[in-house]
Amino acid sequence: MPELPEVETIVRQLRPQLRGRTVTAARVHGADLLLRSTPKAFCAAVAGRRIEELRRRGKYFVLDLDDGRVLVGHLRMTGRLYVDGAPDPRYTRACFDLDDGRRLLFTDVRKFGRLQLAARLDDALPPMGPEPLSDEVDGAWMATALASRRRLLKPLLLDQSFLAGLGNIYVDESLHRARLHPLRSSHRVPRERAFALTAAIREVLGAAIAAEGSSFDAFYRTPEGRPGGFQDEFAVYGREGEPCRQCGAAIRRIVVGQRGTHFCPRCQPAPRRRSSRTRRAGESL
DNA sequence: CAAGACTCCTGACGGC
DNA sequence: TGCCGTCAGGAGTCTT
Repeated sequence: MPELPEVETIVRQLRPQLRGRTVTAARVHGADLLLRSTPKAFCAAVAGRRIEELRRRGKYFVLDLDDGRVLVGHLRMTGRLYVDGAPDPRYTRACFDLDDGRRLLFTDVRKFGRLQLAARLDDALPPMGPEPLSDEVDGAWMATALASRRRLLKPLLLDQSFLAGLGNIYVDESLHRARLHPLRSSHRVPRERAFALTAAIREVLGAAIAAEGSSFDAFYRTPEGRPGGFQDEFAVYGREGEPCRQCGAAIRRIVVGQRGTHFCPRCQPAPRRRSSRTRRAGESL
């Protein structure tokens, strides 16, 4: 699924092809693709606009247009963005003709992806936490952020308003690397473990970007048509029953917040549950 | 505020 | 072989 490393890969590969190009015409297929616009208005507004820059925010890609507006998109599960290549007409959701004769295609098997044209980026994006690879996110930030909430680590790290860009795969991989159980409560993570988690997230994302993302099914491909390589480095994701590469214990899969969640029961010890006796005693004080 | 359920969608996969 | 039920999953929305 396109998470931060996949979107980063897409943006890096498409940037030199799109920067400076002018959209001569656009076509949109399907009523649900666009947010807050109609296909007619959207295509008219985009036509003639020059693409100044292509960048990423969380899992969103952002095209800065020469009139100051931004074209913002989310690939969700199965969306793909690429120039030319072989378009599958069954799944093409948007097509942008470029002034060099090529076409920017947005395809999506499951139709969850979305596009939006906005005057300002902040108008288009929901509330989003900081970028995990930015200087803002360091051990001290993480320690404070975890302590100030009472959330299970897994759903908290998936929450884009907490931290931008992590999805199911990279949360599981990061928690394993940090040796933190997905059901640990955020406010009970010791400070030094928050530092370890920050480092783990940066290492996992860095390695995944270096590998051009993860492809474990038929969906994600880079704009150049290649599968990513990080799935070969998965420590836990999709490895239920297989031995942990660190300790040999069988990887387990549970469901947390309707999400498949993978972890090593030995490297990531279960949080100590407060017994009912302890809880009663604590509450009576 | 936290957490769970539900929704969207369709290809892949397991079972019989 | 083929049919059918189930699953996966990001994020918005609604409910508890």
